[in-house]
Amino acid sequence: MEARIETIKQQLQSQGYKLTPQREATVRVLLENEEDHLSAEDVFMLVKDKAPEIGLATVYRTLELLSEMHVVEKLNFGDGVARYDLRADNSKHHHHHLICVQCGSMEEIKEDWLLPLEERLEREYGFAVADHRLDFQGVCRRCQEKNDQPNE
Amino acid sequence: MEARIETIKQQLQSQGYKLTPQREATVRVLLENEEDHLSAEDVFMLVKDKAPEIGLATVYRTLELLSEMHVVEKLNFGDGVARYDLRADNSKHHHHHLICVQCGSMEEIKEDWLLPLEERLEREYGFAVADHRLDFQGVCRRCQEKNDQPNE
DNA sequence: GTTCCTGCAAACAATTTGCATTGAT
DNA sequence: ATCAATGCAAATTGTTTGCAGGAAC
Repeated sequence: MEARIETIKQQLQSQGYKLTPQREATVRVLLENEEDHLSAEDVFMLVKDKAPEIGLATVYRTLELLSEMHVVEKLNFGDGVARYDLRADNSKHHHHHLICVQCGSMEEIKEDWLLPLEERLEREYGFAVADHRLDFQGVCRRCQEKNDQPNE
Repeated sequence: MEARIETIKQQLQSQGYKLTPQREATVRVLLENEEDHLSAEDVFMLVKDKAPEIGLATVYRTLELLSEMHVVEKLNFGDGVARYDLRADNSKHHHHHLICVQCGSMEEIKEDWLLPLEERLEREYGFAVADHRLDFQGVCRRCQEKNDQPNE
């Protein structure tokens, strides 16, 4: 973890930015919650534990900055809140989401199923893919089972 | 076009809703701009030409209603505005987007490349896919060519 | 005469911005 | 002393809601 912070610090410095205490606290929160998709507000509340005087605007500015540097990825699940994901070390963001329209749960698929498609895209459309995003809406297994029961 | 309006009218009526003049004007705007991804504000301005007294809230309510009835699809490209797309007749929304991070252009791919994946999803994850959404970020052909020129 | 639908204005939520202050080099 | 970064509050933007009036069965 310290190593990753160091990497990010250098990435920032190489662009003339500093890793201030507030920024570091924000990055730590993201590292500690790598599995989640935190909203700016979520991050803010978690950062506040470490650095109580931080302002929400700073969190937004930091997330924006990290997003521009491709340290985090800004996601959007259509619920009106932007969510932020730490990127796996300098690689593309290769996972997909299964969003259940019934219970709102979200499952992640870690494999990348799109490489063949991306190759085809470059070939047929001349489009150089940098990243992608694939979400499926539908009904998850649990809700399907619930639906099948002759309602209690 | 009249036929499609008639279909939508019946779809609404079957659920106890009416196709009011405002709603009809909204649907017409969507039909006339089927290729675009209009934001609520966009729709509002276009509808105003036909029905100047319509209120923005009504447009939102109509789009929300149509969205619930699966007449339109609410899309989200991560720019903070919801966009609305008329669904091709009662089918899934089978197209993907190529978003150029350099010039901001967006191209659409009409084919559906995901059917095999969706089958696999149902098999391996027990997830019943109702819809999906696939966007690629990258650099479009035009911008690539521009970049290759030894800058003028 | 209910009930649904509308327009308007106010409310709201997420995000951004202006600005005076602080902190590091 | 400069210049970036911060906290706070105010502003902005996209969207939703409350409510009184209108239209339709």
